Amino acid sequence: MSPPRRIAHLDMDAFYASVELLRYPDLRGQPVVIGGRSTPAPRTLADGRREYGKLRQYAGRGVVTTSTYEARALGVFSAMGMMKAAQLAPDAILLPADFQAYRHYSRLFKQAVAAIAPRIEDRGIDEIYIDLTEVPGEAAQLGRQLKAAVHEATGLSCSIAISPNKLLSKIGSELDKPDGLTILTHDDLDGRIWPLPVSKINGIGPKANEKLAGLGIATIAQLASADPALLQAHFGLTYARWLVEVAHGRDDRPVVTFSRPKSISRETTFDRDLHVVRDRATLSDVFRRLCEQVANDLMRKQCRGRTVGIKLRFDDFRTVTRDITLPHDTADPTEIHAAARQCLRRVTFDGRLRLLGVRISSLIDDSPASLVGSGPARQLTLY
DNA sequence: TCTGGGGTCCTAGGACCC
DNA sequence: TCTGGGGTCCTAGGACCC
Repeated sequence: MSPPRRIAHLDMDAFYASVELLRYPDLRGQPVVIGGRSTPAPRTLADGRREYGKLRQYAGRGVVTTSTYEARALGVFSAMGMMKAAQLAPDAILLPADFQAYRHYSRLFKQAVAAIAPRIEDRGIDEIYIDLTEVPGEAAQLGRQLKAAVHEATGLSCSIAISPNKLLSKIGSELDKPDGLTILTHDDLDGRIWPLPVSKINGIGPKANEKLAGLGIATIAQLASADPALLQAHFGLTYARWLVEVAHGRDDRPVVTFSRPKSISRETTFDRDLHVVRDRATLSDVFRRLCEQVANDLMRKQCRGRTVGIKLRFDDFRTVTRDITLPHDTADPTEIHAAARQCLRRVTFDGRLRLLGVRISSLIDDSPASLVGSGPARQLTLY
């Protein structure tokens, strides 16, 4: 009989914004928004002081990438349109995103955690699951140790929850943010989990949330006591069963410490919607560049792919995809470009183009290590 | 003035094969 | 002639997540 699992979820607090505050400590305590498509970096004046852009100066497309807690208090959140954000918080400081810096700090915090607990599942640039089952020590003590190590390595705070599974830990890490440490057991289910809205469950998004609301199900407690037959009638057997399981805090998914990429893509939204005929030259250039970028990414990741696809978004936000599977795998930009062009021919163009993207999937590992069968190339995707 | 860019997973129909 | 059943691959779209 294996010991009960002990799974942590670690989430960096307002990660990108906090990295920016390390660089610009004078902005601490102010509403700061990161994002925009062509946001200029702050200027350093002759006397050494810095001049920051304001959100009200922004014009055009783009969304908020993230914001500080002070900006969130004004109603500005990730994925919000920039112009709407500017209405809500015109005087907030605006900074451009610097993903190189964020990847650097991502590596630092993940390495710090790995030195304590090596079984880590990457969930993106700013969060991870950690399997602590085999790590000696009491849960709260381990949590404090992990937080201290992350702070030592990065100067940043994070929030951690430790529970018997990924589902509960993911919910729990938000309960005491920022700089939180939450320990949950199954006994906390009705006290701490059931009162929460169903949307706090990872996997219940806007659509499912709306549908549940229509059935009078708003909280996880209501979901737990819902009639399974009713759920099945509205969501299908598989999803209904999953809903019942998660409402009762049950989740036996393992912490996955290694995975191979399944697809690689590049896409771009234009500053203005482009006309297929009038802007043909621009579109061709962008299209070719996207193919080259995908080929480059394949080379860097030492992969080849067999299914090449395109993605188009029209001015009315309709999204269309086409793909084609080649007889052999490739990483060659010319070949990818030719395949992507074949896909383009199958699209009916009605309306201007807002977005263009190129994707490759059915990936195979092309690294030298894969040929000699020397096992996984790496344990952690270091962003 | 709406709505980024990078992903994963699921569904569903049709082709095709045995 | 009135017509199977299963498996896998391919393609398109959509929900969801960070």
